Amino acid sequence: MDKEHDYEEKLLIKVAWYYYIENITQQEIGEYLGISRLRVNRLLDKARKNGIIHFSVRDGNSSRMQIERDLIRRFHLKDAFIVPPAVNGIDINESVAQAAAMYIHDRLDKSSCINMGYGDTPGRILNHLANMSESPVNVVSLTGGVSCYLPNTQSSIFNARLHLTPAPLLMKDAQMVSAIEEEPGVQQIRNMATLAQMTIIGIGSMDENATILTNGTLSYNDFLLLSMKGAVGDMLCHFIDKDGRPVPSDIEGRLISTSLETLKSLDNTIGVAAGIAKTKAILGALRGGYLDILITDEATASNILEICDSE
Amino acid sequence: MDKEHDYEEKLLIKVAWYYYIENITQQEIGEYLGISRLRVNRLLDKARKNGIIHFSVRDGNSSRMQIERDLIRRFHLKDAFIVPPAVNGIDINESVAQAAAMYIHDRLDKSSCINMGYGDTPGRILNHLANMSESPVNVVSLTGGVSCYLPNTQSSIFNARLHLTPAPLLMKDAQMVSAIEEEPGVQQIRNMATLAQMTIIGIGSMDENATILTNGTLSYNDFLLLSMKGAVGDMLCHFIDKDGRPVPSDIEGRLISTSLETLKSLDNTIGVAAGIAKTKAILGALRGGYLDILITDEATASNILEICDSE
DNA sequence: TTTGAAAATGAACATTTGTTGAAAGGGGGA
DNA sequence: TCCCCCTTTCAACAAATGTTCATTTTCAAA
Repeated sequence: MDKEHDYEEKLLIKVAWYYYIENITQQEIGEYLGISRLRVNRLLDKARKNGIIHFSVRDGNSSRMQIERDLIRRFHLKDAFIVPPAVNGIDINESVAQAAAMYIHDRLDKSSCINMGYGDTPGRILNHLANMSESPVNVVSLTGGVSCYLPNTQSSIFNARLHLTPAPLLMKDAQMVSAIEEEPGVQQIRNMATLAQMTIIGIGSMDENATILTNGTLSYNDFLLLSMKGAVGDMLCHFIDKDGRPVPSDIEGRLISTSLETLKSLDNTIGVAAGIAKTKAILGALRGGYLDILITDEATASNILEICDSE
Repeated sequence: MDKEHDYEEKLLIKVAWYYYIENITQQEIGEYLGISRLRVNRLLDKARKNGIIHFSVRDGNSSRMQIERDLIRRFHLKDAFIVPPAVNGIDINESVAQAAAMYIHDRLDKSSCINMGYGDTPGRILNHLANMSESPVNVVSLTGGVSCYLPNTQSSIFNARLHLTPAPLLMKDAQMVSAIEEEPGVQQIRNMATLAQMTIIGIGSMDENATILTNGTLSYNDFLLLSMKGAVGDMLCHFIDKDGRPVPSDIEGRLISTSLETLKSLDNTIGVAAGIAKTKAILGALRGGYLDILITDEATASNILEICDSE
C-alpha cells in the first residue's frame, strides 16, 4: 500500500516533468510509460492539485495579483486593486487615494457623474481626480456636510463640478432630518445620485483618528458607545458590525446620508481605505456586501485575508 | 517604443497569470483583454520562452527516487537530482540544464552570488537561470575564457550580472599565468568567488565532442595524451583519473582556473553533467569528493551505480 | 463468498489549443 | 512616393486536451 503510494508519487513527478518541462503530449507520455492517455491526464490534474508542479509568474506584482484575485473570489467583488506597500515615509493614505483616482480616471467616461462619500480618503481622491482629468468630473455628494468635498489643493486646475447636499451631516433630531430631506435642493441631489456611473466611499474605523471624530461631528462618548455595541467602522457615517450589519443608535436617525440599503443597490461601489487599523472595518463592509470594488494597500489586504482564513 | 515594450510585458504577465494561475481559457482571456485568441496564444508562447512563466517540479523528499538516495549515501552528497530519461529526440543536456536551473533557482536567495564553471552545460544553465529569476543573479566565473559565459539567448530579459575573469582559459606558459594572476582585475574576481552561495560546474568527458576540444582550446593530441595518462574527464579543465586524482600534464601549469583543492573546499558545489558518455568522468568527480550535489540524467546515474556495484 | 459503495477506467464526445497558409498592414530605403 | 521585406492578423483546420457517462474493478463489511 505504501509502496503503491510511492509509485504513484513517482509517476506523478515523471508525468509532470515530461508534460511541463519537456513539452511531450499526454498521448506520448502514456505510450512511453505504458499507461493510458486518460490516466496521464488525471495524473496531471492531481499533480497540479497537489502542487507537484508549480507555476510561477516572474514579476514583482504577482503577490499583489494573487491577493486581488483572492479578495474578488471570496467577497464576490467585480474588481480589487491593491496598492504596493509605501516606500519610505510616504503616507499610505495618499498612495491609495492617488491609486484610486487613477483607477477611477481610467474607467470614467467623458463628462460622466460619480457619487462621493464622506471622509478623508474620498476627499483626497476627489482632489487628485479633479487635477488629472481634462474634462470636468461631475461629483454628487452622498451625505450632508460640505467641508470634506471642497478642494483643498492649491492647483489652479480643479476640474470638478460639485453637486453637494446643502445640509449638515448630523442634525439635532429626526424631525429636522425629515424637514431637510423634503427640501427641493436636497431631493435634487438625491436624484442625481441615482444617475451616477460609479460611487466612491471611504470606510472609517473605530480609532481615535477617525475623521468624524476629529472634525467634531461625533463626540468621543458617542464613539465609545458605538464600539461597545459592536461597531467596527462606518460607511457614510452608518456604523456597522463585524459582519456588516448596521449597528442601531440614535445617531442613525439624525443623519443626512444615503442609506446602506441604497448603497447596496448601487452598481459600481468602490470602497477605498488604507492602513491596517481599518482591517476590521473593511472586512465588515465586504461581508455586508456593500462594495463591488475594493481599493486598499497590500498590508491591509493581506490582513483581511488572514483573518478570514483563521476563522 | 519603450512604452510599447512595457505594455507588451504587462500583457504577457497578465495573460500568463490568467492562463496558468487562474485556468482561464485563451478564448476568454482574449475577450476579457480585448485581443484575439491567437494573440493570447502567441503571447503565451512568448511568456514560456522568455521565462515569464516558469514551471517547477517539486522534488518532494518524501518520494525521492531510489537512485538519488543511493547516490547520496554512497558518495556522501548533500543532495542529488535525477532527470527522467529522455523520451524521443529531446536533448538530454538541455533537460538537465533546465533542471539544474530550476534546482538553483529554488534555492537561491535574492540578490546572491553563484560561481560558474566553464562548459556547455553551465552556459545553458546560466541562460535558463537568468531568464527565470526576477532579480538579477550575480555570476562569478571560476576560469578564464569568456565565450562560454556570455548569453546566447534571444530573451529580452537576461537577469544576470556577470563577473568574468578577464583572461583566456589557457596561456602559452606558466610565466604568463603568474603574470595574469597578479592582475588586480583577476584577483578581484577570485575574491568574489569565495563569497558565492553556491558553485555550479560541468563535468567533461574524454570523448571527441568535449567542449574544450571542439572550441579549440586543446588539440586532439593533448587530449589523447591525457587519456593515455588515465584521465577520464575534467572539471574546470583540470583532468582527473577514475578515482578523482589530478592527472599531471603541462596543461595544468598553463591554466587560468580555480584549483581542484579550492573547489573541494567550497561548500555547495553542484556538479552537472548528462549523457552516458560522461559516466566515468562523473564517477571520478564523485570519488574525488569534489561535489556536494549532483544533477544528472537517470540513465547515467544508473550507470554510475552499476559500475560501483560491480567493482 | 456475497454484496454494495466507492474508486478507477475507457470510449466517445466537446472543447480548447496549436499550426498552417493566405491576406493585410507597416515601416525603412531607394 | 513606391516597393520590398517583415511582421501581424485571420480563418480554417488538425491536434491535443478535458469531460461525461457507463462500465469495471476493488475493497471492506456482512
